[in-house]
Amino acid sequence: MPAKPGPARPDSGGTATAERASPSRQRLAPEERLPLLLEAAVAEFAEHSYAGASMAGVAARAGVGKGLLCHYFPGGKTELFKTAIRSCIQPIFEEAESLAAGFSGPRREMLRALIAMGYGRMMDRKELALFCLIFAEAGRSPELADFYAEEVLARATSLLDKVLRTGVESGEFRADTAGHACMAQVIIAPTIMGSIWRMMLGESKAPALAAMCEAHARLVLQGLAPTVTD
Amino acid sequence: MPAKPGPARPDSGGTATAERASPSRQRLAPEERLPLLLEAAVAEFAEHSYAGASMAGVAARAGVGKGLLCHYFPGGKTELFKTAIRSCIQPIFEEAESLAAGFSGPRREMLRALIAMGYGRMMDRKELALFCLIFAEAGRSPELADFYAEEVLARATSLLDKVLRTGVESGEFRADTAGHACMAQVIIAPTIMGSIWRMMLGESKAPALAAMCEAHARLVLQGLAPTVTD
Amino acid sequence: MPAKPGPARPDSGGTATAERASPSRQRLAPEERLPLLLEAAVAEFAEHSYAGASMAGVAARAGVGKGLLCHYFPGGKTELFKTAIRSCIQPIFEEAESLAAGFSGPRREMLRALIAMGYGRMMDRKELALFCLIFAEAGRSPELADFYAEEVLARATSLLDKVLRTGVESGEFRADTAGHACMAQVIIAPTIMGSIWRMMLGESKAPALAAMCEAHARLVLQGLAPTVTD
Amino acid sequence: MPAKPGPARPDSGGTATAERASPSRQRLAPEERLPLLLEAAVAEFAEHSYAGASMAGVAARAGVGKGLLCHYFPGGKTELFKTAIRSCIQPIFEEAESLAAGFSGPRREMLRALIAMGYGRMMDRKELALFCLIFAEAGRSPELADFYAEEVLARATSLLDKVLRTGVESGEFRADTAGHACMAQVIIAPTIMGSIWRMMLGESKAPALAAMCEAHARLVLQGLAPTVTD
DNA sequence: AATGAATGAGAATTCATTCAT
DNA sequence: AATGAATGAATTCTCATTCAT
Repeated sequence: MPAKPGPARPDSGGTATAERASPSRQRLAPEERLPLLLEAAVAEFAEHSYAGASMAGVAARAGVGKGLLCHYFPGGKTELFKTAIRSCIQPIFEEAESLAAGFSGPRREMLRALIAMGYGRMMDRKELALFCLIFAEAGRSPELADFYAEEVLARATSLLDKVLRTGVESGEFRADTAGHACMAQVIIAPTIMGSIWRMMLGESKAPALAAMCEAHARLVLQGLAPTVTD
Repeated sequence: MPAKPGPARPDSGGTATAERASPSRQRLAPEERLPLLLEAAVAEFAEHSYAGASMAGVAARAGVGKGLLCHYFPGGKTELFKTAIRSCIQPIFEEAESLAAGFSGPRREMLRALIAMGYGRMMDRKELALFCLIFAEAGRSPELADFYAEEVLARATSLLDKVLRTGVESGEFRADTAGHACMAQVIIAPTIMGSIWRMMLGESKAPALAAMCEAHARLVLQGLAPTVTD
Repeated sequence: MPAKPGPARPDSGGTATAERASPSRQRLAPEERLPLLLEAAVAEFAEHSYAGASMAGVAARAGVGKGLLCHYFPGGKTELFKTAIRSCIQPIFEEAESLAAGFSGPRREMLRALIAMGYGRMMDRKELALFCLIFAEAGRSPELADFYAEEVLARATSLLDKVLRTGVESGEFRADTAGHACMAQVIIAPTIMGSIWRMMLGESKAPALAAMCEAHARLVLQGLAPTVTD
Repeated sequence: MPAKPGPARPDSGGTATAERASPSRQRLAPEERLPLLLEAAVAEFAEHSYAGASMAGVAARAGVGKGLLCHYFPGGKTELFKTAIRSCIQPIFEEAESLAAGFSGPRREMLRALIAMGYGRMMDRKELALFCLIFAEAGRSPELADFYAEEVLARATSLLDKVLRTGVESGEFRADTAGHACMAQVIIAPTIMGSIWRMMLGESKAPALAAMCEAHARLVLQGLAPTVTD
């Protein structure tokens, strides 16, 4: 059975087009246009969730026609969503990894700095919202789940694991820390939940950022510290 | 001899008209029907997220006509969603609160038991998925956000705060524990994240439940324990 | 990645519907509605070809909403097209086969009657047009090609082959007729081409029906007749 | 690190701006470009039918930009279609007419040769497909219908009529042949149907070419032959 | 209480065409 | 001569909801 929908009637009349004024037709190089489209997509998805977001809404935010969006993302909404998510998450890890790479002081302080950075990053509601969307959508998209597992969770855990390992070696952290397989996941979990709560409940109702950061750092550092009797 | 003569034609074997004896038209009392509808709704929302779920899908799962669903939930999809979520979350808290009420041993053990209960609850993917949906939807529904803030987060933290307070009083936990406003939130965060990861990534790729529970309990109990020098 | 498009925004407002008057909402039993839909589809496809036809056009012709069409043909345009085609072709064969079954005279006359019936059937431009659409679409739809091969071509040739065979047996037709594998196809071809021309060119420009029928019958009967020297 | 940074980005390896040295931008003279465009159009139309074919598809097949196609065919898809069809049909008639012009033997043999030529021509699926498209589209394009009536059907019939007339004069064909207005149409019809079946059903399922040709020639030559009693 | 035929707004996507470069 | 970014109308299809039965 023929597939392509095909819009126009074959021959009849044929006027359909002509004299359409171009209201704002701004021609941009793809390198310039792409970030604008992604920014619009982030805002739209953040506001309406995945299924509720509309391509038309994204296009309108970006000030372009719907067609252009399809031109840039032939994979449709799906592809747009993935690309938008990637574009949000990338910079967070770049910051965290460069912080870790450039840090030379004691591991206690490094861990404290990484935790603080996590809470300090929770500023932009839009990016936060998009980040949280992964949780709702990954269950339906194996591809997204894989992306999260590999590009987010594994990346964060491996960063943290290295800190823990070197801290144990230097005697700053308890020797049995390394024996717990999911310690890194437990340690970052409150940061992520903090993001989620902040996004869900807004600044006024969510647990205060500074207080969470303080309690989090305290619990973790005390929990990892070697005891005298140890 | 069209292949599919009409739309779903479940049974209409009968003659031209008359005798509308509908074999599957099962008349149920509202008290019996309601739970069936909610169960179907939970499954549908879990599978398709809020916006992607369809009323027809829920009705089909429940084995009823669309009309009946609208009859039971005149507020439409929105109302159905809220009711379904409430029906999922209720039992979790009932269990946690009854556990807390009946516990008489040391606070350390009670905290450990509560943490373990949290991980033990993460069994049903469907309920888990619905639980995670709140994160994605609350941003758009103030009512849902309020529900979460009051019926979930506040309820959980107040439960935990009581444990911490009495533990400090009994000398089991560090004296400065109570000074940290968000300690309870930090403590439950890994449990919730554990649910989320499990839901997102599935049993095979998510951090192992037992390992997380073990690391979590260890970190928390050590982090709260009074030090010799304290 | 989530699949369902999902239309509405989750919670906001929620007025969307209500007070929509029903202008003409006529409830019909599927057995009554279906033929109306098919008739409309035949007309639309005949006028616009497959790709050019629109579901909205069919719905409008039938005086129903677009939704109902999708309700009856969940397979979409594809399914509608196939069903419409079947509904057009069925009666032609029923007529031909009942004519053949009830005919008891000499095979010459039976053959002449069948040819005449073919030309006599070419009355309805719409059905004719739909019939011709198979030619254009079968190349892209193996399923349609199979349908044509089995339900149309094979059925017609087997009908004709039987006439030829019995005619040879009775001595009315040349003994070597049966030796030509595609004689039946060659014999019906002008009838089909006649339909095509009539559909393409209209009554005024197409070869005259009566003349074609006359020339066709003459050529075939003379071509099959045993010669004296045979 | 988006997977697909922008839309097709053929080569733009260069720096931000400047140096628009396009490697593939091949400048061709119109006489050279035109046949390439038409060949691409034939392939695209053959594969997707009229309404289903896309200008972008044609441009891509030809390896040019969409703009150039519009430049060559300002009349749009309609014009492109007509031109492509003409370019396909032209050579067939040139061959048939030159065959007829150069033939000097008996009319029987000439007729047999013309029939054989028709079947011999049915080799290229693409051209065949385009040829069959006329049937589907002519109903909607009076211009196309006129083209077919005059440039195809009339041309073929007049060629054949001449053969029949001279054959009657030479005594090779029955005297009453000329009295039948549509004899020529009836005679060529099986050839055209053979093309259509071949195109629709493919080589494997369509009636065998050689068998049809043989049966066709036999029926026609016997049908036209004067009988002893004539 | 229960059904499902019917609706129509709105979603994604495609496409011929224009025009700045 | 040639390109491809940009447009926006048109198309298919979905879906929450209503209401006659």
